[in-house]
Order: sequence, then C-alpha cells, then structure tokens
Amino acid sequence: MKIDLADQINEILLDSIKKIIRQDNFQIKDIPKMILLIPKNKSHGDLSTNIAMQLSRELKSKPLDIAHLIVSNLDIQDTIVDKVKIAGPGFINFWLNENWLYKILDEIREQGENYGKVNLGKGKRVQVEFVSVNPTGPLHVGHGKCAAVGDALSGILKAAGYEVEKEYYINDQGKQIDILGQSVQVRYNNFLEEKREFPADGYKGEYIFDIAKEIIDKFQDKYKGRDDKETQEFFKVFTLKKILSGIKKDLKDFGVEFDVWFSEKSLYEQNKLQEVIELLQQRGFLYEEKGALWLKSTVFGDEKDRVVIRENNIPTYFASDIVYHQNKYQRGFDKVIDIWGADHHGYINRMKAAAQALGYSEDFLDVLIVQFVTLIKDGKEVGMSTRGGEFITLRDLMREVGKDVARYFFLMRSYDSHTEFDLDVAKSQSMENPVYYIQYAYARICSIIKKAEQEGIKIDKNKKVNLHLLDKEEEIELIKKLSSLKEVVRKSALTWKPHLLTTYLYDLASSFHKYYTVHRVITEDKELTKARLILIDCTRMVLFNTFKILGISAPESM
RNA sequence: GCGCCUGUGGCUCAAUAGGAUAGAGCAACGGACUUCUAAUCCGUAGGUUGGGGGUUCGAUUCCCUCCAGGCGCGCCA
Repeated sequence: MKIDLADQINEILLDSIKKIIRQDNFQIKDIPKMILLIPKNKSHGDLSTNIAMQLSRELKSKPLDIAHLIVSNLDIQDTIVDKVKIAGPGFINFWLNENWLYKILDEIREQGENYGKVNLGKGKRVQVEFVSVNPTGPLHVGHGKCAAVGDALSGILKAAGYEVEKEYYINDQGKQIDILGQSVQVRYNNFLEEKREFPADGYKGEYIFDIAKEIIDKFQDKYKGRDDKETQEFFKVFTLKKILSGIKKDLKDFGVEFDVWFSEKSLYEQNKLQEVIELLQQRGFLYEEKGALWLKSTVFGDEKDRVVIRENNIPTYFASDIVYHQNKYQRGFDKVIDIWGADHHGYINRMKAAAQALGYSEDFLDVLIVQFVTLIKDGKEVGMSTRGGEFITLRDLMREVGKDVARYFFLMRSYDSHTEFDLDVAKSQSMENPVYYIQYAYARICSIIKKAEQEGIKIDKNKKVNLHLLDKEEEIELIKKLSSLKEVVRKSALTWKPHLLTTYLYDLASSFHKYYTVHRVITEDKELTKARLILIDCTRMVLFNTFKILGISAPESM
C-alpha cells in the first residue's frame, strides 16, 4: 500500500519540528495535531498547514518566525512536494508535483468500489440503534429523517472501517400497547354496531379503522361484545403484528435494512430486569422512597434521581431501557450510538447515568439527537402526533417525491438543525432538485461511456494511457475533488455528520458538469479520448461509492 | 424558572477540530444548445454571520450576557 500523500507531508513536517526543538532547546509538551487542509484559494497551494500558528502559543514566539524555522529545516528531497512557501500570518503552503494527481486516478482504478474507504475504526464494533418507534402507528416524516440519518451514519462508519450493527428496538409491551389493542377493539365493535366507549388516550388514526375492518374480514363477529383476557390479547397481538410489519415494509422500501429487531418483551420473558436491579443494588445506586425504587442518577450528573420501580410495583419505561442497555453492553460492542428524536433529549442524562451506574465507561454510550422536521403542505404546517392521528406518513412522502429525494433531503443539512420540508417545493421543483442534479452527472457519464463503446473505443487496463494529457483547469479541478473523498469520509465518520457527504456529492457533480460543458470527452484525438474516458470513469466510480454509502441510487440513464 | 438545539444575502442551507477574500442552490436580472442528455453551463446583483462584551496572531466557529424560535423538564411512553 502506498503512503498517503498527506502522511508523507506530515512526516517531513514532524521531522523539521523535532529538529528545531533539539537545536533551539525549545520546551514543548506535545506537538499539536497536524492539520493539513486544502486551501480554498488556489494561490495558497495544493495543501496547507497552520502548524506554525498552533505552535506559537507554546513556543512563545511569533508564528512567522516559527514558520521560517520550520521551512528552513524541511527536507523535501524525494518527496511529492515541489515548492514550499510561507504566507499570511504564518501558513505554510505546499505545491505538489503534478504527478500526484495522476496517481489518484491510478488509485481509484485500482481500488474500484473500495476507493473512499479508510481505516479509522480498525474493526471496532459499533452498534447504531435508530428509529425504534413505538409500534402504535405508521412511520411519519420525522421518523424518516431519523432513519435516513441512522442509515447513512452506519454506512459512513462502515466505510471508515468500523464493524457496524444496525438495530431497531421494539417497545412491544406496556401501557401504550394495551391502549392500542383497546383502540382497535372499540372500532371493531363499533363497526358491528356494538356500543363501546373509546379510551380517553386511545389512538385515533385512520389506520386503526383499517385494522378493525381487516379483523372483521378475517374473523367476522367472533370477538363481538367480548372482553375477556383472551380477546384483549388477540387485539393486542394482531394489531402489533400488523403495524410492525407495516413499519418493516416502509423502512425496507426506504432502503433501510436492520441487522437486529430487538423486542422489549423478550427482556421481560428472560427476567433480565431482576438481574439488573440486583446489580444496581449491589453497586449501591438504588434506594427506596415513598414506596418506589429510585436510581441515584444524580451521582452521574442527572438533574434528579429517577424512579425505576413504581409504588404499584410496575417497572417504569426507564427500567426497561436500563435493562436494554445492559444487554447491549453484554453483546460486546465497543461503542453504542442511540439516535433519538429531539423530544427525547431530556432523557440523555439519565440514560448515560444509568450506563455508568452499571459500571460502563462514560463514552460507551452516545446519544445523537435529530431535530424535528417541520413539514409544510399547501403552505401551512402539518402536525405530527401519532395519537392525534394527523400526520403525513413516510409512505406518503415516498409516494410523492420518491425514495432518493426523501433520503437526500433529510441528509443534505445537518441533522441538528430543525429543517423545513416543504412538500410542495420538493415536488414542484423536482426538476431543479439537487438529487437529480447529482444523479444526472452520473447518468451523463454512463451515457458517454456507452457511446465510446459503441464507437469501439476501449480502455485496455494493461496498456499505458498518458494521463498527463489531462492538463486543463477543469480536469485538474475534478481530479482534486476526486482525491478528497477519503478525507470527507474520515471527517464525517469522526464527527458523525452525514451531510458532509451530500455536500461533497453536490460539489463533485458540479465540477463534472462544468468540465462537461467546456470539454468534449470523445474527440478525434485517440490518446486524449482515452485519458478523458479514464477521468470520467473515475468520477463515475467516486459518485457511485458515495451514493452507496448514503443509500441513494445511481441511475445509468434519466 | 432550568436544560438541550437553532439564529449566516429576500428564501433554504454550507463553511473541512479556531484559519487566509464567509460559499452554494432557489428567487431576480443578462447570456450560452448544428455538440457525448440544456435535468447543464457562464455572468450581474445581494452580508455589520440576531445584539453586546470577552479569550488571541486570527472568531460564523470557543466563553459570558441579552434577544428570538423549537423542544424538553412525570412513579407517561
């Protein structure tokens, strides 16, 4: 494996700094992390570092002086670096030998679908748990955002060398499931002209009626007027199954496949609660007060202690979650990421406190909060309460704008900004949609390659093509974009920001469209044509790889 | 009252772990199809980064404070 060019520059910089420290007897604790960045402005070189400014504080000396010292000790013999210059307040800018650009193309061709992968995770096991919506109704638009973010983040972490497991936690027991069953049961009886009172906090959605109708179709009046244990259980189980299979189908059609569907009920069946209570008791983090059992979550920074077992002996929702996270830990993950909606952010502290009370390190569990989606339809906001029954489902959204548009829209901005999703705009502007813009770049490339094939132009993998012919400004620009994929993957895996990749996609597509407008790929010049075909094929590959990480499809024609 | 998130051109958002002249798209205006897909490209205009302080070589980014919006503060889930 070749040395990364950033690594190479890091190395010679480090050598130089070490030399200075020795020569001039500087005292220094640690050398700050070297940050090499690609300057926005071309006149600042191909790569740049601010290390001199970073060191200035520690060395108590002017950034410019340090920069000069570093540069004069820099050994650029036999490296990719052509020229070094100091600029501004103390930036050290590097100009690279142009060969490096063409080496990028070789690398892409060599690695194919693997280009863009980095080994940040080194095989560490990460669990990403997301969506995990109570199975009391269909998924709505807000859940779609969580699904898109969770799935994309998982893809990013995989590309960054982590071993990722995606999980959906099903709250398939408890009070809300009882109410759900009752809601359907009442509707069922009402359809059969049996008077029943609808539960005060019952689920009012249209889908409840549909399920009731379905039960009539299948079982006629078998359960009419009955209210024994068996009947209640029947409505609960039937409804739960129905809704859950709907959720699974929605997610699958949205392109999200989970590795594990984890049932809350199964934890109780295995009597895991008792185990966890005993463990917490042993560790001294439980106490009784007012007939209830409390967790001392304040010890770990929670605002107040929390009830685990109620006065009436029924465990709280929180208790289940503690048991569930205990289970996650026992499955041996190095890291657990929970993705929650913004309405649950007040829950983070107690959950992290619980994890620590169980004895896990503070950074074992991290919770990522996805801010709400405000959906605009016909110019006004649409409410999204499951219980109230008024919402736009993820299914509706997919029907209206398609899977790719929906996913991209959720991912194109940072998940922690509350985004407005104007349905009318997403539909009516679909021709100017960023998704189409990007996919169009891909389709264009495919179409050129197809045409070249028809004209009998073939790229022989073994035959040398003179890539130095790719010397136009737009070509250099495009290759540089291609080269930065790995950096983007690394960064987004480190910061858990999928939108860095959507931004990158747009950027890359833009570079390609510009190139396309100015230069023709297929020309009379055979050698040039071949070189350009390689360039666009590499672009195609990079687009493809990024699409794959984000779960967006790559159409060969549009 | 306390906590979390947000505030950037008219609108929707970026800004790479604090970096160089704050960038895109939409909307506006003016251009480019005899071409491998015009679902594209080029140009013009548009900014006191909510206000005020601070930290330093440098702040959209970090700290304090105020203002505005969203969301939470249960022996609900």
